[in-house]
Amino acid sequence: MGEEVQTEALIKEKARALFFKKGFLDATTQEIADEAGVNRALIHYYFRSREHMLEMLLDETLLEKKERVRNILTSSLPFRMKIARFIDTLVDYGLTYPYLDNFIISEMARRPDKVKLFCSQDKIKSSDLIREQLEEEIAGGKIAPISPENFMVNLSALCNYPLLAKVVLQTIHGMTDVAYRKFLVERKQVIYRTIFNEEMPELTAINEFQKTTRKN
Amino acid sequence: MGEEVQTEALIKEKARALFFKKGFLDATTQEIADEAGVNRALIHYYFRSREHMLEMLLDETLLEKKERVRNILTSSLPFRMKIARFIDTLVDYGLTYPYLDNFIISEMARRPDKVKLFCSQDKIKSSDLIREQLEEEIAGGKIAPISPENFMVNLSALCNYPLLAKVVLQTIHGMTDVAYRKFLVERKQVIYRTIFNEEMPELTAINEFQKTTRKN
DNA sequence: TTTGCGTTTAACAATTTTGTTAAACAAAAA
DNA sequence: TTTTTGTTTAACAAAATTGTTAAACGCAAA
Repeated sequence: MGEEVQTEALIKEKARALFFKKGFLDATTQEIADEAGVNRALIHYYFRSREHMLEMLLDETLLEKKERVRNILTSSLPFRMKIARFIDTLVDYGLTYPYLDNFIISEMARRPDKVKLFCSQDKIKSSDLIREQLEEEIAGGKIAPISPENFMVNLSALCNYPLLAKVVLQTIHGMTDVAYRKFLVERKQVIYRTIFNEEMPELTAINEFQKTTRKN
Repeated sequence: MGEEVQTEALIKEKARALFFKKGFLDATTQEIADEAGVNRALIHYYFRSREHMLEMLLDETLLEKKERVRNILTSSLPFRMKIARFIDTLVDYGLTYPYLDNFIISEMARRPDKVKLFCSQDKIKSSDLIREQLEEEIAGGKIAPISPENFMVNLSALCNYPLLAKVVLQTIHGMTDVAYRKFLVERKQVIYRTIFNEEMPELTAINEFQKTTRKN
């Protein structure tokens, strides 16, 4: 017996890195095989076809990301802490896979039929998950009136756009990869301030809060 | 003699539509030819190669967009009117070419070498064009402190993201193309409110202002 | 040892896509 | 009319890419 699980996992990992980390949106099966140091036919042995493999990768990765977001938005945290967490998670996720959204978007444009399949999986829109809390904030005069849809689009835009436009922004401002990472991390607070016009609470404080309320 | 100019322009126009409007990011030369109703070899006759054609299209379109943005940011308008114009223009441009940024981003990821060429064309960063006015606003306490870079990234993100994520957002919220256009147009005001926490001035008012000041 | 099973490979076939070329064509100039 | 110039086409060649298959390989059980 060879090393089935390891090789299959290795190929997946390398393909993910190629697509989502390095941004080779249209890497060929040969390039994936090279990256994993295996024969090209193995791609077909494990994943049947290139198409099939892509679907698998997208499915898995999207599901994981959605899970994370969902967990945050359905948590019992107060609104502003929830959003702070959301920003933190989304930006960090982007730092791990700088080209993920890029890839998804290109792929979706390529296969509009598949989009419905992917999107229909989540029954509840994330905008619905914050509707009530957002309405409270607005009613309390703590934030200017805005629809949940626009609020979520704003939030996603501010978090995701700098990653989508990574190459362009990085070149314009002459930033190295390290400098760009720093820029993104510091932007977390900028985003929070843009949305709420106040300083973002420390994440450690949020964690503490969560521990305390869980005890009670 | 045939009809050189018309055919060449036709091919360009159809290619632009295919890439930037319909979102066929990797349309083949055959598909472009079909769209324009001409023989595939004509693409090579006029544009030498597919690569060369893409470079040409990107070059032209990017230049035009940059020109528009530059004109707004270097105008003599007061800061907030300037930004209102910026938002209006960027969103409208996006409505004309919903997949333009998408295409640029994919293409840039594909050819990181070309990026420098495109970006180096504009000697002045747009963030530098608003630096002084932004500092005034901040000094006057009219807006929370923020770097020009982050301000511009925020602005671009809020304007461009909904177009980049068009397919996804449209599917999630079950919107037709018409409904999505409406959503985007209405978002202009949402974006302005998100940035400045006040209502956006009417564009007609801005035009009036510009006329008046020009007279003096 | 040899048999069996899952894994891996090399070689092949089919398809798609790009780029080239020579010839047909249309209209203006000689 | 004939020539010339520029435009358009069809047919061909070359390259890249995907998917298939049969054989080799390695390890564990018989």
